[in-house]
Amino acid sequence: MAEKIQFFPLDATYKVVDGKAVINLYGRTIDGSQITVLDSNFEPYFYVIPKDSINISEKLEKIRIESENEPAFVARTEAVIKKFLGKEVFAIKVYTNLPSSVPTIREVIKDWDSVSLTHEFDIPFVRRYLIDKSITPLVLHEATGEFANQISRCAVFKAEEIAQASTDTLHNPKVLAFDIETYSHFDLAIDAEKNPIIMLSLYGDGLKKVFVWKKFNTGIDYVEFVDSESELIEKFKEAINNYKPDILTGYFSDGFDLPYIKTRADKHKLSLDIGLDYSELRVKSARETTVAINGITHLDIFKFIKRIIGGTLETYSYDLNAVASELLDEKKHNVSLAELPDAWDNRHDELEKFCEYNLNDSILTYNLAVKMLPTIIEMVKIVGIPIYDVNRMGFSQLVEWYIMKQAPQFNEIAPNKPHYDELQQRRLATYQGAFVYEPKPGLYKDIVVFDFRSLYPTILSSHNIGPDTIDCGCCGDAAKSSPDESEKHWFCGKRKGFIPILLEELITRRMRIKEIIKEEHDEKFAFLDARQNSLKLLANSFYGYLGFFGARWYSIECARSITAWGRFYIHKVIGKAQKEGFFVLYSDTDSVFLTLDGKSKNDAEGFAGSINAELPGLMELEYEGFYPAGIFVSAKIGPFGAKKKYALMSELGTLKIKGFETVRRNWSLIAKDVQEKVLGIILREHDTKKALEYVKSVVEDLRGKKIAIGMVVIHTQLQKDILDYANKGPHVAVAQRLRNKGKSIGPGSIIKYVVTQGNDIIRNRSKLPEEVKENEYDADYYINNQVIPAVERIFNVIGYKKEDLLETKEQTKLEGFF
DNA sequence: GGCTCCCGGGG
DNA sequence: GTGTACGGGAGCC
Repeated sequence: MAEKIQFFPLDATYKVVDGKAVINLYGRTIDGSQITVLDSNFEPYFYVIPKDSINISEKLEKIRIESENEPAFVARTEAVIKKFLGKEVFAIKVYTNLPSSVPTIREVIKDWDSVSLTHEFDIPFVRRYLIDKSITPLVLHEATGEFANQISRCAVFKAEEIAQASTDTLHNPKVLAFDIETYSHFDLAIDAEKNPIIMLSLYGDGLKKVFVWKKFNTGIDYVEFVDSESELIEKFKEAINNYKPDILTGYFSDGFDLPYIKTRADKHKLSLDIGLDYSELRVKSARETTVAINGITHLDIFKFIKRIIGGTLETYSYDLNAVASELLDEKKHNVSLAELPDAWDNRHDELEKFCEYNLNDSILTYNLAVKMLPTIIEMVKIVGIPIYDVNRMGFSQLVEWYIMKQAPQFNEIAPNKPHYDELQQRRLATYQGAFVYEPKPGLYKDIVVFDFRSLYPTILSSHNIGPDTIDCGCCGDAAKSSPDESEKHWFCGKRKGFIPILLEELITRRMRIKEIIKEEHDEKFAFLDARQNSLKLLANSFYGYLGFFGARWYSIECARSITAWGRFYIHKVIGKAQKEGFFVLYSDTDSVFLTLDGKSKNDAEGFAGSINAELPGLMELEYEGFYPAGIFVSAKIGPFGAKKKYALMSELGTLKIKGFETVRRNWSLIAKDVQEKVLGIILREHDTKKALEYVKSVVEDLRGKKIAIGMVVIHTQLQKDILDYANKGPHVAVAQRLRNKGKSIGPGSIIKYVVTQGNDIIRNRSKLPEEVKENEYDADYYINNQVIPAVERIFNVIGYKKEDLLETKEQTKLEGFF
């Protein structure tokens, strides 16, 4: 008797059982328990396009490749008519015995004389399954079949059929956040081989816990003492098993916490078999380490925030404190982790505050995950890929998989990824980007900002730009050609391309949602807003995708045409603004900054209306805002302002700062400090004299050796062994001397050094901070290579040159020099 | 000017 | 695992 269950799939893997691939869908049932749904009704396949449309099915069906493991063979073939970039093609769908046979067999036949092309041979089996079966993760599905007896941490259901049951979505998955503290000396590399985990915190709905394996007096009830590191790891496993999270989340847990726990578990010969199928946590080390658990979605919330919403944040840095401050208005506890090893060894009464700190990090991580979840969930639903993968994808991949998911509806075969030679060629291809009207550096009043709503997406859609519509056979080059003489391309005027169709769907879906949001401000707001934001992020990435060298649907001609149209429209706005008597201050890509010059805000809004009356399709110029004052920062050299470097002050007095570079740890404190203070003085107080005097005073203090040594120390990490360096930079030379002194210096050590006076190259003048007396540092180096570069661009804006910053206070600036 | 190296996040 | 990984700045040669 067949049974039915309803469940929300979260993630999937596949396993080979008796020579056949079985999909394991992990999820949560409608009544809230974890479940694994098995589906063995899906076969691996890929496409072969034979030369001259000759049917080579018989020959293909005979392929059988023996190996030590299972043989690879063709199970069957099917002749199909598909489309490739809009054109019909005859193809053979080749089904294989196993997923792993697909690349094996493709490798054999790709060079056959009778084979023209092979396609879709590199699509992970699980993704192929989700696409072909139209299964969208997190959406309610109904499975028909029966429960199976199988070793597992949850019920296992063997499905004969799976279909979407409704549009219900798992909006509140069970989230568990965790964080570890390790024993580690701050001057040495983090070393999982050597140093134990000393505490581990967990935070979730109804769970609040810190495990620690040294005892101290405390009244905190969430602290639980254990006897050893291995017991701590056991407790971690047990807690996960009891809590049964859908999502296990950490901050940089792909790169730190989970690999660390894995290394320590290996040391203690403990298995981390926390998968729902008792499988071990899997650490995959490529360029970027990732960690996966079968049945539990590992969410590294840092990665998502940095990759997907980073661009919309103000913060320079993505450390937990900065990100939590901006997104949650919460902070990390202010404790000095450098003191943790000593507290651990000698001062147990101080461990309590570190436990609180440890728990707080889990709380922040949990709150960030919950805050991001609506966006993540919407992205998952739009793209059709599980949370785990969406978490680790960049924009181009999100776009690509969104197109991949939709391609079957258009009967399109996906183009292959470019291979090495092609990739090299594509990397070399350049094209003209956006138009930038460079601002004259300086301070301005009464600034009005307009921008095109989603400029590139609306151009792509309004002009029907895509790899299947470009230079079509049916239209001449007159109707829809690019406005730029250098780009002689046209786009079909009769048939809508499938990429414009897909993009238009995203744009119109977003517009509908924005309309709904305007009307009803209820509890649905958060997820509707997340949804429109996800749609926007994805839509905005299509243009970049077409020009991205790794893309399957790469078309640099399309990308070029889009920017050409972009330049055309922005020029139109600038020209018209000038004609109507506005002063055009600055323009970049899709925005125009005007100053009122006696005109009113109303005049400005009327201006936008007249532009909009002439725009095609979905295109629209929007009024972005009014700013009583603003400052534009200059480029390093030359009379014009730097692109994308400015600060505006709103009517409320808040600052909007764009384009100032991140200051990194291999800068001295004095450089970071001066940059921050100068920005503060100029942007908040608009007092350029004061800023100049401030820098001069710092320069003078450096010359007079009044700046403490601590402020001029530069930190650089050794990446490999000293002997392996071909080029010995300053930090390598210092590391060598440290080693000669008998210190244990290796990859990961942070080398601190101070550049001292002299005429030699820098590395020969770099010394340990403790070797240097207060007056020995090279003031000129710190002035010219640290402090000045940090603020030079800011001062160029307001008419000061590097030399002005270097002038001593006694010298006076030449009046009327310009 | 080209090549090499380091940054990020985590402790 | 039917995939794959970045981009910018500084110092040396």
